[in-house]
Amino acid sequence: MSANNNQDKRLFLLDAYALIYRSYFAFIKNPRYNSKGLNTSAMLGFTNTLEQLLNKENPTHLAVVFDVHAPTFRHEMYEAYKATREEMPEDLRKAIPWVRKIIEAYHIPILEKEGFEADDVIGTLAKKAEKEGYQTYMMTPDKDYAQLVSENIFMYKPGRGGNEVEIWGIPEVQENFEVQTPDQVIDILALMGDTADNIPGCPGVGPKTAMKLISAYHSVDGLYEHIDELKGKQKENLVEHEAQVRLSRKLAEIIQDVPVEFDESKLVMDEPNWQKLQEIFNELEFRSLSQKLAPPQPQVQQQLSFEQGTLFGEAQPAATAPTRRDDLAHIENTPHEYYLVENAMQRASLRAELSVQEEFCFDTETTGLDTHTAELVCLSFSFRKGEAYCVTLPENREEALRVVQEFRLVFGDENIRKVGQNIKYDILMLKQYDVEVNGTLYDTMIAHYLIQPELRHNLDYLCETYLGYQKVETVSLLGKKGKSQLTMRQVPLEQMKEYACEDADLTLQLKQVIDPELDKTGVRPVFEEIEMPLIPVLADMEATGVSLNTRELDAYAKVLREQIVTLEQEIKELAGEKFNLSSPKQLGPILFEKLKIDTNAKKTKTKQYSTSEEVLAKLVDKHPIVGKILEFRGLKKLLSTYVEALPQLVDAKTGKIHTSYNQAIAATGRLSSTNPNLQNIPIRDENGREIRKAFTASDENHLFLSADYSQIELRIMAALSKDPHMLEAFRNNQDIHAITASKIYKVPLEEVTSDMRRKAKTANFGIIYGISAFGLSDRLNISRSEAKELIDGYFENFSRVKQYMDECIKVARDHGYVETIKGRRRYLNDINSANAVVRGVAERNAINAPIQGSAADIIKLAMINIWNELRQRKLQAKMLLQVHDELNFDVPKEELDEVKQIVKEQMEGAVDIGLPLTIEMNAAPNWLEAH
DNA sequence: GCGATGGA
DNA sequence: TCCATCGC
Repeated sequence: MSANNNQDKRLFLLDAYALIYRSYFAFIKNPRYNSKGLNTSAMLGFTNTLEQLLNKENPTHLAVVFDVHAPTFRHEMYEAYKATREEMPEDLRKAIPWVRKIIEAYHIPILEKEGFEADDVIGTLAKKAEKEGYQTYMMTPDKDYAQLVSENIFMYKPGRGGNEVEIWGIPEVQENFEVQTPDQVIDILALMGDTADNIPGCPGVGPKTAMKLISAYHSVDGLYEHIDELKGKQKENLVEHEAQVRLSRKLAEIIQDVPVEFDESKLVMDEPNWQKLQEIFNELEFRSLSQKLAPPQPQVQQQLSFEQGTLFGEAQPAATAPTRRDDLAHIENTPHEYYLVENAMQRASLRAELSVQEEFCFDTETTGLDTHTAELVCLSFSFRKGEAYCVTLPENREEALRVVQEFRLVFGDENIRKVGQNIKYDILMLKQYDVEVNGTLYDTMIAHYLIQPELRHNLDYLCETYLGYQKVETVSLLGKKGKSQLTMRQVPLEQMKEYACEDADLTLQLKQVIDPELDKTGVRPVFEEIEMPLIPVLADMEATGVSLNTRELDAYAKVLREQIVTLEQEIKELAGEKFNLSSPKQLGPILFEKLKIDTNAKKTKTKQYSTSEEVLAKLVDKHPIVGKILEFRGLKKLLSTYVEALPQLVDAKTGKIHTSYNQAIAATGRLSSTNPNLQNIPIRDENGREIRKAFTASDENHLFLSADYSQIELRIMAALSKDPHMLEAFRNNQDIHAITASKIYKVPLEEVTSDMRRKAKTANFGIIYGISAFGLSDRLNISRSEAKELIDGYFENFSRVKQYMDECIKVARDHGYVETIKGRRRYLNDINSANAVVRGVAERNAINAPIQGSAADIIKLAMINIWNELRQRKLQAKMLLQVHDELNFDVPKEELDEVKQIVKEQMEGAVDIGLPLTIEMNAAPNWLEAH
């Protein structure tokens, strides 16, 4: 719907704060940031709304109205007014001056009046304009404005989530509020109240009742004149709260006599300051809006012929209507040439083209997400913008294999760079079809991970922010997640082609846009020297998999189950009742209310009793049940997460466990492991060790070789801070935790007790993991003052460490980011936050990120070098697992000496940080004995 | 401190 | 969705 436009006096009044709030929260799940870490959601949303208005409605007069932050007459009337409204988020507050700058650049007048709110100003102006013969459109999502609507005054509600704009005239107000005249909206609001504005209304009266009462009695006054006609609770409530209702009516009424002047000459639409706008958009990095400012180019519309439901059966049950943002380009309004490649001849000509490219982008569509069980459905390729090819594959595996094999040469060509989004997945899929991918790799997901580690890196998001383009949504093809979701096989061919080709085309386009950012952010060396060469290494590790002794685990499961049952009985006896002791919700009241183990028990955010390990560990002496619960929990976790789960993840084809490494999750640069997570296999307690034992070498002719860096993070901290005491300790290969204890507690090394060492060790780790004094006291079960003394003692003795930490924070404040030794960046947007807690987190990250991130850089380099060396020497040994500072291998016995030498050399020599990096290494039949 | 997983 | 627990 478009506003009536046979008028030359069409005034639009925008409620600035309401629109800004709405814009900000519209992006709350997927906030936009520019590279400086500024949250630009509000600016982007507001500008888009404004652009749509200008393009669609062509206003003759226009103004934006702001509230002034001073107590208004409503506060004087009712002090709680708007008190429940949460304080404005910091990001949003920072956005306001930007929005003002944008409005000024558009040459749109800003109106505000101290002591009055935007709705009062807008109401007054609308009425004045009406007298001058204007049609006024009040642009706001706030329904309170309905009371102002008249013949010539309309509400203009911006569209939400792809919906059309709604324009409310008198009929719409009558319909939505079930009133006869718009001013009765005030009476409705007076009765039902408004939580956002903290207008109290009458308790027990919601929208439905309010509408019913007003339609019967026409107004609040009318209602109270006939109050005796009502009865029961409703009447009681209304009588009791009459004063409150009448006050509410005053609060809800928008006043129309604000002392503002209606000067139409100042509100006339003007041409924007294009240059200024361009500057602002550049700074905010609004790429698609910037493009719109460029001189308009004729859009070539390409008509696509979809032949849905003809060749491929009926329509698609899962298909969902697309929800599009209308400020973005998409497949239907963007020229493109996407081709199906279905027969041998077409494939041959595609191969010929691919073979002469310097680089091409490819993507695979499959029947699932697990590379070990999924099948390829098609391959798509792109090497020119807007052009892509989709090679369809037969359902029969043998036939499909033959077709995929045809592309073996181009994929294997060392001289062709391969571009992809999460390319490790595609490499693993092709591996299942005996195709190796060689040549330089370029993964757009990882590129973006290095440019903006904290944000999301999925293709949809990247296309929207960098290309101003909205991809075809996966749900519109396959339907929602769940049972009824289709696989790519069931999607009609033409649709699949459009989707698959779009992926390849856009990934290639994305590469062109994102690539310069690698230089701007200085992460190109990490990208080219670490992350890209690591991809084939990880793919190889994932494909190799690790052997698991399932028989041993099954036997252990039985033992565990028996222990658990016994414990469960004992606990229930002690508690005196049956309950589900895996449920903290049920356990809490039993411990703290029935057994009264602790009279002032800690509670969680959601008002439940906290029954966490650390809480219970402190109460272990109070009641025998506590220890048993802890033991029960530990065993149960072990059983469900590992002993029972792992054997089920053994791959039927290979008989091994294949984890999957994610290279673009952890903001510090570490890898993460899923499906299963092999980076958290128990080690510390006795029970857990059985599980490590089940990870074995591939057979009796092989050994499980485990190598881990000793104290790599503390060594890095010593190197980065150049603290003389630390450096000395490491150069002399001394026990760093004991040395730390001896310094902090001012005792000779020989007199350090195990408790002192333990505390010093925790302090060391505290620094590495960036925990606060609060966290340290919690972890060591000591008071906060003792924790603070510990930390103070630490800094006194390792003053360069303290100095280094302060420097990290300063660097973060000055530049907005910190770096690892290899130039991997982490941005710390909150480093200047006014909120001390938020700022504290950022400060600890500023210290921790260079240390943890550098360790990640180092082990990744070692992995690449070892992998290359093993390959070059044509050794059979295989790298199996990475656990942050540890590498594990499956080594044929006869290769052991050679492999050990390679591993030691490459791990210790990965980089020179100015002090020795040492490793510990061991070979055994299984992981437990090797570690 | 982060990341992954299982259970209610 | 939250809570608890494993690893580094």
